[in-house]
Amino acid sequence: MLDAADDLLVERGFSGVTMEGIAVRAGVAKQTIYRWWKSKVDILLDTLVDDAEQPLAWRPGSSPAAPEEELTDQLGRVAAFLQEPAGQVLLSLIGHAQLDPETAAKLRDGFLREQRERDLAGLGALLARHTGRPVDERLTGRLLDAALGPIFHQALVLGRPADPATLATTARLVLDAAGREPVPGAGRSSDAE
Amino acid sequence: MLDAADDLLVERGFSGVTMEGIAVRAGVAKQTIYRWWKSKVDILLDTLVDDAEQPLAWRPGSSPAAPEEELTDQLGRVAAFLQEPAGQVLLSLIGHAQLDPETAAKLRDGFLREQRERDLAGLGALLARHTGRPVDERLTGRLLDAALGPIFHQALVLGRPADPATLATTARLVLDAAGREPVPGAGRSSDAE
Amino acid sequence: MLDAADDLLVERGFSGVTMEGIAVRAGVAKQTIYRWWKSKVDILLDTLVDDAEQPLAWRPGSSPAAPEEELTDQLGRVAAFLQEPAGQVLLSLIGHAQLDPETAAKLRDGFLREQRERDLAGLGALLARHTGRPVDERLTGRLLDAALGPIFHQALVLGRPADPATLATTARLVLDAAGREPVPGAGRSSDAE
Amino acid sequence: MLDAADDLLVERGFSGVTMEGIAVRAGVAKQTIYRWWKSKVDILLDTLVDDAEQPLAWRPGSSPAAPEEELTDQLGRVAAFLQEPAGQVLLSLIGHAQLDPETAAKLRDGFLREQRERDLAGLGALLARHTGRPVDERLTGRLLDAALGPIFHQALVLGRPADPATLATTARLVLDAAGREPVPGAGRSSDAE
DNA sequence: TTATAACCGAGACGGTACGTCGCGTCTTAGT
DNA sequence: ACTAAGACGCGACGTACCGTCTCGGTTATAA
Repeated sequence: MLDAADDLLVERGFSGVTMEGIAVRAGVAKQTIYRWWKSKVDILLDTLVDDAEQPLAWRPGSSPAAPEEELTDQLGRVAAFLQEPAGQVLLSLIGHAQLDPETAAKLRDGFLREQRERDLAGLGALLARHTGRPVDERLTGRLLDAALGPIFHQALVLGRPADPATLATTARLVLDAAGREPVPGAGRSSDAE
Repeated sequence: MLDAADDLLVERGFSGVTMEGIAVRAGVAKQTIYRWWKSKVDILLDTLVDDAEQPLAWRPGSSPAAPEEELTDQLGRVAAFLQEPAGQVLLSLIGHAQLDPETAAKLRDGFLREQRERDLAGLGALLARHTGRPVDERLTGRLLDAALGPIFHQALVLGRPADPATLATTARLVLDAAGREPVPGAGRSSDAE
Repeated sequence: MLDAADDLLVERGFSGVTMEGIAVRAGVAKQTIYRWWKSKVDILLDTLVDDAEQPLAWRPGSSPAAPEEELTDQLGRVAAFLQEPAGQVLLSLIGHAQLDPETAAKLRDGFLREQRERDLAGLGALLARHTGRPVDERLTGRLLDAALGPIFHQALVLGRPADPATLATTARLVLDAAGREPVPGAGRSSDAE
Repeated sequence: MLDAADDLLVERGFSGVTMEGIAVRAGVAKQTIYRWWKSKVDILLDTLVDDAEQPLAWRPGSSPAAPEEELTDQLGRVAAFLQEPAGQVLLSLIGHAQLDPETAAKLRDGFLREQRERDLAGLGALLARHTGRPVDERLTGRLLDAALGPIFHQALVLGRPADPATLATTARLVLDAAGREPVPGAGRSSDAE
C-alpha cells in the first residue's frame, strides 16, 4: 500500500494520490486502507519515515576531515535528497501542511521534530569539533536554520535544486559565525529557539 | 471576488476556498468567475499581486542608517508579512505549488520572479552602500537566499514566525559575508545563480 | 432567422435548436431574436405557418373523380408531408406540446385550430359529394379523427410513415361509415366534437 | 426514486423532472441515480413498465358479451389511462420521442413494441370471435391503427380526452371493416404492416 | 471436524465540488 | 434608434472522490 501511494505520487503528483486510486492499484478495498490510516497524508507520512531517515543522516565525522567540507557534504546530501522521490514526498507534505493545519501538526510533531533533533545533534557535534568548545543549543538552532534555510528556500520557493556554490557559501557562513560567536549563549534572552 | 476569495482563505483555509463558495459569497455566478480566472489559484495569485508588493518593498535607505539595522528591519517586515492574511495567501500558494506544477509555474514566473528582482535590487543597493563598491549579482543572489532562507524555512518547515534573534543573526551573517568576499565574482565559474 | 432555426432543427434535432445557436448561425445578436419571438417555440411556429399550409391543403375536388381516390390522395399528402422537414417541425412541436402546456396552447390555438377548420371544410365537402347530402359537422369531426388518427398514430407513436395500405383502408372505412350513417346528427347528444 | 420522478412529472411537468430534483426529493445522491439509469428518460420508462401494463390489458372476453361493447370498453380504458398520471408519463415520453431519437428508439423497442404485441393479440382474438374465423395479422394491425389512432390523435394532437361518441364510432367502424373484409389477406401485396 | 469469527475484496451509498451549457436579461460600443 | 457582441445571475448537467456502510467469500483458529 505504501508502495502504491509512493508510485502514484511520482507518476501523477500529489493530487493524483487518492484513496480510491491507491485501493485499485494495491488491489485492496478502500475500507482496508481506512483500517490502518486516516488519510492519504498519514500514508505518505509513513513512507517518509521509511525512506527519509537514512539519506538525511549525519555521517559520523570522518574525524580529521575539514569541518567545512563535512558540512558542505551534508548540505549536499540534503539537497540531493529533495530531488529524489522520497524528497518529493517530503516537499509535498510540507506543501500540503501550508494548506491543512492537521497535516502541519502531524508532520511537525512527527518526522520533522525528530529530524530536527538529529540535525541539531549532528550540527552541534560538528561545530564543537570546529570551535573546540561546546556550542549553545539555541545558537546551533539558529545556525541550523542558516544552513538549511537556503536549501529549502531554493527548493520550496524557487523550485530548483540548490546549486553547489550556494551550499559552499552557506557552509562557510555558518562556520564563520560559529567561530566568531564570543561566549556561548551569553546574555541573550530573546532567543526563542 | 478577490475579497471573497481572500476572506474564505482566512476563515476556512485553502481547501475552504472553492469556486462554488466564492461565487455564493460574492453573489456572483460560477460562470462569471470562470470567465476571468481559470482556477482558484489564479484568483489567489491576483490577490497576491494586489496585497503583497507594498508590504515587501525595500524602504528607500534612510540614508545614514546602519546597513545592519536596515537589513534587519527589512527581514522583520518579511517575517511580519508572512503572519498577515496576505502572507498566508503567499504561503498557501507556495504550499500548493509543491502539489501542482501548473501552480508552481504560474507563481514562480509571475509574482515570485518579480519579487525576487525587487529583492535583488534592494539588497544589492544595500550591500553596495555597506561595502562601498558594487556587488556581483550572483553573490547578491546567494546572499539573498541566505537572508530569506531562514525566514521561509521557519515559516514553511517549522511553521512558526521567525524570531528576532534569528533575523539579527541572519542580517549580520549576510553583511559579514559581503564584506569579506574579496573580489566580486572573481574566478568563480560554477555559479548558476 | 427562420431559416437558421429550420436548418438547425434538421441538422441537430429539436434540442439542437437553441437561441444561442440561431443567433450565431444567423449572425445576429440574441437580443434581436428576443425582440421578435419569445422563445424558440414561437420561431418554429412561424416557420410552420409558412411551410405547412400549402402542402396540407385539400385539392379542390377534381370533380368527377372518385371520392375514395380523392380522399386517399389527400391522406397520402398528409403522410408525405410528415416526412419532410416542415413535417418534422410539426411533429417536433406536437412532441414538445406534450411537455410544455404553453407550447400546447399556442400550437393548438394557432396552427392546429386553423388547419382543423380547413380539414373539416375539405372533408365535409368531399363527404357531401360522396353521399349526396350535407353531413353533420360533428360526424365530420369524428370521421376526420378516424381519417387522420391512424396517420398521426403511426408517425407519433410507431415512428414510421403511414403505409399506402393503411391509407387505402382508412379512406374506405371513412367513406363507408359516412354512407351508412342514417340521419345526420339525429338524436346524438353526447357528442363533444 | 421512480416515485419521486413520477411525482415531479405530475407536479411540475416533464421539464420539472430533473436528475437534481429527483435526487433531492428521493433523499438520494445524484451519482446513485446515474448508477442505475442513464437519464431521466430511462427512469420514466421504468415507471411506465410498472404502471402501464395492467391498465392497458385486454380483459379476457367475458364470453358471450357483444364484441362491439367489449371493444368500446377496451378503447375507453385506453382513453381513460391517458388521463391518469401513468398515462401522462406515456404521453410525455411519446412527446419527447419526437425530439430525441434515442428516446424514440428506447420507447419503441421497449414498452411500445410489447404493448403492441399485447394489443394485436387482444384485438385479433376479439375479431376472430366476432367474425367466426381467424384474422390476418396484417389486417389486425391496420385495424388496430384504426382503433387506437383516433384516441392518440385526440390526445396528442388535439390535447383532449377522446369522447365516448368517438370511441363508439371507432369501435363500430373497426368491426364493420373486419366483417366485410372478404378473404383474409387475399391478394394484398403492398401491405407493410 | 466443524463452527465461528475476524478479515478482506468489492462496490453501493449520501455528499460536496467540479467545470460546462444554455437560458433570458442586461449593458456597451459602433453605425 | 437600432444593432452585434457578449457579460451577467441562474439552474442543471454529468463526473470524480470523499468517507461510511453493507455485502459475500475466504482463512484460521477453538470447540
